[in-house]
Amino acid sequence: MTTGTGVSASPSPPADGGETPAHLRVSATDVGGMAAHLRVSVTRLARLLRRQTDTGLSPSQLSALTSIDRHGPVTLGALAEREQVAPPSITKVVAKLEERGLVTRCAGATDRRVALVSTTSTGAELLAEVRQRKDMWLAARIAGLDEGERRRLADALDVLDHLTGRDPI
Amino acid sequence: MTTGTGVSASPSPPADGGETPAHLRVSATDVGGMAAHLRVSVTRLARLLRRQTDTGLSPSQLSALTSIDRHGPVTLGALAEREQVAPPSITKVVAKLEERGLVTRCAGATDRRVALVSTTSTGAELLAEVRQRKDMWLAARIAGLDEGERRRLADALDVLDHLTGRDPI
DNA sequence: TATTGTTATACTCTATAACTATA
DNA sequence: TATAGTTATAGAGTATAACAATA
Repeated sequence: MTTGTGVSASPSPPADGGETPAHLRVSATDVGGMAAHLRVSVTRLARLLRRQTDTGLSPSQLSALTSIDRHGPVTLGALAEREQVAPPSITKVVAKLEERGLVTRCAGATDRRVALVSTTSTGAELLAEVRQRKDMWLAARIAGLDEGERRRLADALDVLDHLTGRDPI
Repeated sequence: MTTGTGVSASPSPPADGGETPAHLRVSATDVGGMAAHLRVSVTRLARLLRRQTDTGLSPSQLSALTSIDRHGPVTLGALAEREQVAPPSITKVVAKLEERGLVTRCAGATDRRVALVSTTSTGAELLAEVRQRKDMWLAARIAGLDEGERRRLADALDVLDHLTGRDPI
């Protein structure tokens, strides 16, 4: 399943706008090499980003809070499934978040067995602050790039989206 | 190493090799926007990469094993510091790794208080397999990109390195 | 006496199993 | 009877404090 792109992309360098220093120009046909390179860079960058914030929440709690914020009022069962965690675990996680005033619960209107969870404004603000802190850290580093590098990064952002969104298999 | 281009690149789109579709060309001067975009992409990609492997090791164990493999024979104290973990924790983590035959310990030659830990060939092979599995997953996705996208990704790889290695502050 | 690592103990997180309440 | 969630209990993982061995 590795294979082949099938593309025998012409390795000859296309005339570009002079943006990419020739000595840094890596082959775009060496898919394996690109994968290894990208893996290292992405893993390191993600780890550095995680270290920029200390919310006082456990990873599970932060992940659940993010999920609750993104997917609106959600039942505990749906949340457990989305977070890939057992029902009793999600009960405790939500209880912790509720204690800290980050989420609220209310009984379902039609089915009173279910509990619907939503973020409070406090919870949403906490998430916004976490994102902002990471963005500021990242922005400072992007600002430290030279213009050519920044241009190349900007041109690759949508590619990273395709990489995660598309399923080529 | 930075080579500053010094180019006060006009924000007007330079004539490129036709690589970047104009409608996707984001401004390279919107550093904040780029930061937010990159944060989301990198976080998602790192999570997907993590999911490609199930080693049977806890995150701490896998991290310690990687560290031991990379930094050669290392003392428990140095390892604890590098992993940002308390001494008793590293004792247990290493004990687990040793049980599974992934690392070995030997007393220090000159100072017999210290315990030097190294990976076994089994441990090194496990790490290689983990990396390979991630690389194959990633390579399949890169192969699914079109040529322009792959070119832009290749041109951005060294930029990601600069982003993590350089400290602009 | 100082340092390296281990053992004793406690707390958090998460899982499975048994239970309660609603449908 | 079936479903949504909770409580009971157990097993990792990691921390601080007290200890053993070596320098």
